Amino acid sequence: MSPKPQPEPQQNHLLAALTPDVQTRLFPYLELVALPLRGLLYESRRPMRHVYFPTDSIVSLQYVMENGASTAISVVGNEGLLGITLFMGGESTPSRSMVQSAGYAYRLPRLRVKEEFNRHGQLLMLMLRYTQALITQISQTAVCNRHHSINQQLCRWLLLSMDRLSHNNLTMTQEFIANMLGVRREGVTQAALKLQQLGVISYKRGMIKVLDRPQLESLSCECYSVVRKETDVLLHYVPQRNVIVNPATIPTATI
Amino acid sequence: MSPKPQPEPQQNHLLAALTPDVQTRLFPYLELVALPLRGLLYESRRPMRHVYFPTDSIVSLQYVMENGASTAISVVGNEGLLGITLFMGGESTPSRSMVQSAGYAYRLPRLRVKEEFNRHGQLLMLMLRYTQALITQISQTAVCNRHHSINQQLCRWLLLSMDRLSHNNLTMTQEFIANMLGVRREGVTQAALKLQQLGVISYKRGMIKVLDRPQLESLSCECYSVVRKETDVLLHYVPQRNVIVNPATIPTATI
DNA sequence: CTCCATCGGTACGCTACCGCACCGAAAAGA
DNA sequence: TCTTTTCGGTGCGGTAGCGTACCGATGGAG
Repeated sequence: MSPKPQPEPQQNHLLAALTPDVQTRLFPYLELVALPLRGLLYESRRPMRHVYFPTDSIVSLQYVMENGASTAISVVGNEGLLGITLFMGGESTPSRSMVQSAGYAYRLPRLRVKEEFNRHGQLLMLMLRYTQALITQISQTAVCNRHHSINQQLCRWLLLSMDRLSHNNLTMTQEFIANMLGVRREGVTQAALKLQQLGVISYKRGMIKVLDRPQLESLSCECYSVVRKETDVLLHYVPQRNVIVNPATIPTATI
Repeated sequence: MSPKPQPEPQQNHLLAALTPDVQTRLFPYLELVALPLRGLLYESRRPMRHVYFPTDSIVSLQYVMENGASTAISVVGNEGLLGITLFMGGESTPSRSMVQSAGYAYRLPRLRVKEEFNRHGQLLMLMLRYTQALITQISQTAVCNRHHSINQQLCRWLLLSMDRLSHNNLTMTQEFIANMLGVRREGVTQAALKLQQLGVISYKRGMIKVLDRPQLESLSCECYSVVRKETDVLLHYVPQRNVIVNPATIPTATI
């Protein structure tokens, strides 16, 4: 086997957008960590210790209700960061962060973030713009939950996830998607079957392959494109392609 | 009639939390404006010119879909401000802001906000903490839209609105509430009828009187208390009581 | 005082989604 | 290899909320 590339901090678009001087100051403090599928970066109402910058992983913000049911309120990949609360002034949030697609992330200790924040420089502005994009995504999730069918929401979800990956293969069971959307597993089964019959995706025991992305977009509700456009404007973010994933002897992130 | 008091900037909790030196610097630039019922402070994707600090008015952030249906994603009263985008780095948002309860607000021109923002002082920190609280509210709206009945959501909505008023009388038609919740008017009628039969509220042509707030809280879903607690922690916000509303010869806010 | 728009209450069929239960195929473990 | 677990597909009754249509009461405008 040929050696696989290490994840670079620059795979994260926020880190990449920093000017060299800020990078040289900041990067020495970055720690590369592996994010295992379904791992928790933050638990509800627990103090956060780091800010995470995903390179090739996807993490979902989700709220777990008293009765155990859950709903994802947003998705974060290499376009963003986790732990905005730390620079917004809080210590924790009512929601938790679960790894939705395994991969890597660089993390920065809380103190280091606050220090950099107090310089009121580039990183601060970037983080705030990203926060604004995140607000848009959460808002649109609220709208979508109210008005759109499971079918449409599944499309939106697949698209949001795909934008944060370098390939067309999503690894998630229907049960998992159901938990994210906050619907029944059977509901996802039905929706996924329709998409398969239309030749848009193929589903095989936790492996989804997207075959026809344009059609997937046309089947989705407006919510996807609203979020996408707003993110573009705020962050000049264009989803990546062809980034290689790699295994390595890298510590695994825990809460 | 005895003369009625002018709205004071301090009725807005964010403005009130500023130290005297910041207040003396900032308050001269505040402009008092009247917010008429159903007035629009911002329209979707239009540039914003001011940041608004409500004193006794309530404004809703809502998203209007392509087909015209709408959903409110949050409520803002004297605990907060409108126009967070302006200091987060954007110029506009996909959502609009509609006055849900007439009253007054102080507003600050965009430039003045950015100037104060660049001082990186108290106002910045306050605004960021408030933004964090707002994110919580939007997130919880997403959860609520997914999992809870119209009944529960109506309770949540009434409570959120009440917290931002000084009295028990809400002026909103069922049609209006339906637009805010993103449901049918008839759905609100049914839910409101139940609440009336339980003696929790009385409804009379657009006038709601809350008769039994404790019961209203127990009929609401957890979403209300989650938002409330989080707001308390972040802003030490305790809803006001007994603030007097006043009429005056004050300019009306337009977009 | 009369008229008319607004507001809220009612009825009915429909559909999307839920809860539950069951089942076979595929993968993982022993 | 055999067993166990995981995953996704199916069926069925129940129901919350939708779209539509209608209608009486209220209160403001003239």
